[in-house]
Amino acid sequence: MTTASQLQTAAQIAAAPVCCSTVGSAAFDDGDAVELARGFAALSDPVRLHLLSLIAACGPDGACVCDLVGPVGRSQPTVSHHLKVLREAGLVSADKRGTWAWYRIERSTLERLQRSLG
Amino acid sequence: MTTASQLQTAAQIAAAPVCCSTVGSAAFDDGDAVELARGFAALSDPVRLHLLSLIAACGPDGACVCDLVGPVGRSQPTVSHHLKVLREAGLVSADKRGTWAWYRIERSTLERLQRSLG
DNA sequence: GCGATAGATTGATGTTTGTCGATGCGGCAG
DNA sequence: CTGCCGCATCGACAAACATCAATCTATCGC
Repeated sequence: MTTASQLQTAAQIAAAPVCCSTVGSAAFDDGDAVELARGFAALSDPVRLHLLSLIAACGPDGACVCDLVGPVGRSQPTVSHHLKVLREAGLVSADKRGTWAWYRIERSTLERLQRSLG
Repeated sequence: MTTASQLQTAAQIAAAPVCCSTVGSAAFDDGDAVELARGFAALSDPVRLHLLSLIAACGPDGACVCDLVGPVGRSQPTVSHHLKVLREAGLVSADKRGTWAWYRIERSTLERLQRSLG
């Protein structure tokens, strides 16, 4: 392939820079990109954002699943599925207390994604 | 549906809080959730993160498409498609100078997404 | 043990998404 | 005008995804 960088002459560089010549210097490697993309994919659904918001609104103690199904307006299996996605992305963590499952925000993962947008 | 909140007694509340009773108070409404989800969806692909990183690395002048196709290792139509997704999400903006198309980061959109993760 | 309940898993289905080859369009050089 | 080059669009296809009904597992109260 022929890049515009290779075509530019010294005169063109002086007059008007044609193309960025320092290509290929990404801020992170491919593995990091895949990892970050996985995190953002978990945030790419309105239902999951709603769930995160509800869980976060319940403070550090977290929220019980039975109180999440109603507000998001989806079936219980669908909510369970979305919570699993959030769990596997490391955005929330769950523990069972007796019959109920409690979810709470995993702050560090959220902050890592936040930092990557700088 | 019966929520655990409705089942808890005063004694249970005192001993161990069972469920978060303040349900339904999300930090943003459904419309915002859809909008944010759209933004994160644009960030949910490694190729697009790579493109953003490359464009950002070229400074405020932005990057020429011909210098992006090589580094990301995808066909030109595929890169064009991803750039369109980023454009429609407001994460980048494009302008054509002669034969070439130049893309640059749209900082404000990125910052809005960043703030929403707080 | 038994029935009821909370939540996860499975299976099926319609939709969305990533990818590429082929094609279209506009600008530049000769 | 003509041919080439950079980029966008189109058409097709496979993979991934969101959703729900049905089912399964584990826990609680009786």
